[in-house]
Amino acid sequence: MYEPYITLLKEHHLKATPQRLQIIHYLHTHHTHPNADDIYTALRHTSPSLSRTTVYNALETLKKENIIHSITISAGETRYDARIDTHHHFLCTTCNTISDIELVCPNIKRVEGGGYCIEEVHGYFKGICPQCAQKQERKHEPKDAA
Amino acid sequence: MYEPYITLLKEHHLKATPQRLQIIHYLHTHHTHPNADDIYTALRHTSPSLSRTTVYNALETLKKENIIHSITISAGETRYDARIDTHHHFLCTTCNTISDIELVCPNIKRVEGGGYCIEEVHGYFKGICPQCAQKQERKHEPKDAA
DNA sequence: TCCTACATTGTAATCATTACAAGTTAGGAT
DNA sequence: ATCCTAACTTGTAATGATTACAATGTAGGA
Ligand SMILES: [Mn+2]
Ligand SMILES: [Mn+2]
Ligand SMILES: [Zn+2]
Ligand SMILES: [Zn+2]
Repeated sequence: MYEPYITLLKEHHLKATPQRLQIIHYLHTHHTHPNADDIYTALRHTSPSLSRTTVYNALETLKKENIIHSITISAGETRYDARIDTHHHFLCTTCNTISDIELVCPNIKRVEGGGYCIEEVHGYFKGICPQCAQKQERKHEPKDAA
Repeated sequence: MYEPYITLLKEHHLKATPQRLQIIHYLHTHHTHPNADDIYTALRHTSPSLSRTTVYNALETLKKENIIHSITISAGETRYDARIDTHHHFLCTTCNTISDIELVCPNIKRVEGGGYCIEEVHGYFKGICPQCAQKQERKHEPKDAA
């Protein structure tokens, strides 16, 4: 189950510790863009000896090796993403969920033309996600109530 | 000098205190996207009795009234902007400067088509700004040294 | 199996931000 | 011009995320 992650870590000259494997696996199976504490709290259930510091250390190491990415959208918390290809995000101000938006920024060349050397592209929207928008609509217009 | 800001604050039913006026004025004359402490440190020189808490309070109040915007780009710090129109940013990883990028996101309709209700659009690039890029080039290819 | 460089752990420190309570003031009312 | 009070400022203490550190444990090569 963890084989591909073990290979990945070894390619980067990192030890394949159970903690790191669990963290990578969590990110790959939960596309919720969790923060460090979300991961800590989730893994704690099956690994009670896990330390919060280990989660921070592992995330930092994986980020440095470009195995995962971190995203800064809500102030005061860093969230993590197993996807390392450039893509956009949507933060729902109602349910606090961050979802992926499949977009490619078409302006990169224009910015580079201005003399900027782009290393990372970040785009995100804030607003109300489809699920929350529907719920709100139902509240205000409960026509088709079953 | 502060008249327009006084008017602005009164329109929003806010008291035109010297602290708020200085903070607004600082943001309008320094397009560096400073954080709260930058502003505090700068204004302290002429207003030694200023409190850091006042800076945080004022920024929060102005943000709520949509008189200024806050941006979250570097983890762990909120930076502020007198511009409230939607525009993009560039964070230079060498000199830590955030500069404005004049771009309009052309993908908004596509995202809204997916059922999302967009309230804010944020776009930023990380990399090396033209000034820092030039300095680096000179280091490596010092052909035209005067 | 042994060894040790690399990792994990728990605790203490740090740093940005927020909460709070006491003192001050902007600006409307008189 | 003076009074009054809700709004504001201030200093300090609390909070919450993250980092530093020192002791202990272990992955994985020899
Ligand atoms: Mn993502
Ligand atoms: Mn700006
Ligand atoms: Zn939502
Ligand atoms: Zn620069």
